[in-house]
Amino acid sequence: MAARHEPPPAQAGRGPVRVDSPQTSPKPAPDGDSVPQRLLAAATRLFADRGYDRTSVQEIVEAAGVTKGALYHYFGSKDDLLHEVYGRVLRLQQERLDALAGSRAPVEERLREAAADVVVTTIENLDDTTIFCRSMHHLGPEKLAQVRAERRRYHERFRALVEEGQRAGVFTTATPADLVVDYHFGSVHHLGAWYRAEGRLSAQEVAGHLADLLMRALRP
Amino acid sequence: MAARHEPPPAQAGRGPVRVDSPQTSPKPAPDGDSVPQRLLAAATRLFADRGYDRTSVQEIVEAAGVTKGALYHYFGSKDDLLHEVYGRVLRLQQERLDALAGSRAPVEERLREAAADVVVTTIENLDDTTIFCRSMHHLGPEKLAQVRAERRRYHERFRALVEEGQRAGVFTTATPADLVVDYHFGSVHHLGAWYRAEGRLSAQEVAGHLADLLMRALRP
Amino acid sequence: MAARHEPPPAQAGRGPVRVDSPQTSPKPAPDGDSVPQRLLAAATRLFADRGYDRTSVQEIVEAAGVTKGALYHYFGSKDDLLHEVYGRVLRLQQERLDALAGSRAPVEERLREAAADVVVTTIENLDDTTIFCRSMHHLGPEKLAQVRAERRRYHERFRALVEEGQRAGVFTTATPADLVVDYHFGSVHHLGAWYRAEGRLSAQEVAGHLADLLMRALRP
Amino acid sequence: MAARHEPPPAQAGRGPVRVDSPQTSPKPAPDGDSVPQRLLAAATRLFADRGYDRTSVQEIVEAAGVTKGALYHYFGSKDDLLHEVYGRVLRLQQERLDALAGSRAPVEERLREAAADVVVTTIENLDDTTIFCRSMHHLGPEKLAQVRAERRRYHERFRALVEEGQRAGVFTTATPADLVVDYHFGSVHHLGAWYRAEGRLSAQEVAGHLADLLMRALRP
DNA sequence: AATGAATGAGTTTTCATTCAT
DNA sequence: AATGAATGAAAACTCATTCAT
Repeated sequence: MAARHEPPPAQAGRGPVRVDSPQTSPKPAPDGDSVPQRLLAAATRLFADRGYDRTSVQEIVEAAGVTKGALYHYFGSKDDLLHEVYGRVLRLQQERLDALAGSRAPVEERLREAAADVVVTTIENLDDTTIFCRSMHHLGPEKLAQVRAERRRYHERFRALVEEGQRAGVFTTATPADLVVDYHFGSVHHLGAWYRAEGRLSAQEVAGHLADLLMRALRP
Repeated sequence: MAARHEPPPAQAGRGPVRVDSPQTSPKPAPDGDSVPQRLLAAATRLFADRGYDRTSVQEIVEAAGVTKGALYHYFGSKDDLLHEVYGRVLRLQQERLDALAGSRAPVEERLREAAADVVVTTIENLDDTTIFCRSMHHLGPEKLAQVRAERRRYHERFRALVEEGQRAGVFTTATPADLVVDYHFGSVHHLGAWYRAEGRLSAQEVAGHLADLLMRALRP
Repeated sequence: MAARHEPPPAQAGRGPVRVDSPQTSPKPAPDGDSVPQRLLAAATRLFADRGYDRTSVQEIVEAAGVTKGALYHYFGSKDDLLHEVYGRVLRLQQERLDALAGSRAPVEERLREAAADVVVTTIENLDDTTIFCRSMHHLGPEKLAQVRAERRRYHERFRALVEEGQRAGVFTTATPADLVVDYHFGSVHHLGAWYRAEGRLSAQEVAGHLADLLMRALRP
Repeated sequence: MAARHEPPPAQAGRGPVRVDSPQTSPKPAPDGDSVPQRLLAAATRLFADRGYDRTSVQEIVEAAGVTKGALYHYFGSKDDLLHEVYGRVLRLQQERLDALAGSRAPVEERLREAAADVVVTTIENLDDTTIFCRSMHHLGPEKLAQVRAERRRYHERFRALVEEGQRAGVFTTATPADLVVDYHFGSVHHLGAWYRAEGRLSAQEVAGHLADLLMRALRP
């Protein structure tokens, strides 16, 4: 069973996510967010911390300050919560990639920007993407298929950029384009394993370096 | 609680792994392997399939053809099994890196070989490394610290190679060496997400491509 | 807790049941029946299908096309719904028995007609009577006592017929009258277990056979 | 999943059931019966009392003086417990019917004995048969199919007796044999609704009366 | 060296009911 | 007359681990 009363999909923009306009929120709630928002936020934090299986529904509802009944009023299952987390970040990244890839700039600039941007948004949503890598296989079969399909669409858009540059002669054809894409996304997915906000490098600096590495690897 | 009768640590060498010399095996067992070996093999397969938390010790012992008592005779806990899986692949890769990095070849050759070799051994032990990425955080604090320390040691050895090349002027210094290492290992850890033995490319071909990408990215 | 706005008790008559006179219906509703009627019909179908405990009030309100609030507006509890189902069929059968038993025909004709008629009305309301047998014990104590009292009244009216025939010498006295009644009603309650509308025999044919069996068993 | 460590099937005889010889019982247990026996007895009593759905496994294990883990060690599910209850009484009644129907007595004697015997064994196992009628539909589809098949086999054996008598001319053919069987078993299933051990009639007396009713109903 | 019965705390999920609107 | 968010208690079932043998 799917989520029953899904909150309207987040108009994911640059800054902090706002799921609902405050004045229409049915019940403003202790700390300003709606119940499904609080649940989603709590779940995201906890899933990233301890992993999906190690997080109990009890812990989620306690962190969100509601009861289990409330959770199951909005989400059909624990699984749904995970799917929602994925959905949010996948939609965000797909939109940004579509915007960047479709610009009129030369292909090497478009790829460089896309490669850097995915690093920045990954770091800005590090919890979500960490969950993504570690817990994707916990989704039930249909949801998993759906997520994989969206993920594939994203990869293919990216690969199309690489191939465009290869045909244009600005990128080497020594390495197949799909391998290049997997190479880059490998390091993106790996960010959660080592990147720390309080570390030496800002998100933009890391993004710049990783994009540089990719672009140099693609020089003919 | 630690394992009580840990099996002798694997003498991981270059060729096919030999966990145990046949004549010391405590009980030849129905299908040729010792009981702890069968348990470890079953656990590895199942952990990679369904994840650590989704695998019950009941399933492990059934797959190994023994009973729970036998498992707890050889391993102190389910946790110990996971730790053992890690230990095997970590020791293997550390040894191989040490051997390659210590050779007399020029640094760019040594790095290239190391970068390719870790891809090959990762693919050859894809179950173990998949488990590694997904389930490392399930280890208890001390074991986790130990694994992380071994992991760090490995990374640092690799980084030292990059830095050596940078000092020698054969690699660019545009990107900090540790970022380079994380970039490469990101894609190594990501292999489990897409590499299929029955796919288009052999392990060696993939390794060659990924090493090429790295070497090109490091050109000054 | 009792129903708050119980719908007017069904004026169960001879022909097709009319629960409500159309002009007083509070709200004609999407498909012609009043809300409490639709709820009762949905509950009857579902209770007969899956049993009382396996039917959630959520399912009932969905089947009736209303919301939970509406159900609790008309019925004090889920229990009340069950009680209402019983009430309807009990009132119906009692009225018909009273009419038949009070006629001026010879006693053996009256008993035969009553025995056949209860079979026909049971088959015509098979859902309700199935629920009756399977779920009666789910009622709370007071409602259960009430239902049992009505049931007993029905049985006693039937038994009186048997005894009248025994006194008149047209029925054997070899078997106590109450046992005879239980024998017959056993098979009536059992109808739900095997009778199928699409089967070989019509309700009237089954009724005729079962009444014949009873009358033959009572021959002196 | 089926019962995992089913106790040896009861050698159901006349008197109190003994599932296991006491001296081989792995752990004699507080009150002399093995754990699975105590669980089955507790479940039977409770299911008959409150119905299957209204009985929680918590109540069963408390009544049996064990923990939930123990229950699930022996039975795969709550469903299995119900199935086991059915199995016991079905096997018992089938065996007795086979024995009686196969004797060399005239058919009217054999049917009379069988009709009376099923009443006696039903009363002697009134809890089990009450559960049977009320809770059969709670079984999962495969188990339900199995129970129905066994039930059908029983009915058909009984029907064959009626048909034999009809062919021999000792029973009337006015009523189809399968209706006769349903008529009789209706009252047998109904016994739980009114028979009380402390009442006026003994099991044998009731059995005699009900068998008489059947035989009289079958006189040509 | 190995068994398997038993534990007990834990899991996710369901549901009748209430209540402010 | 009717909504639907929220509650809180209870449900069935799982599982790593222990221990007498």
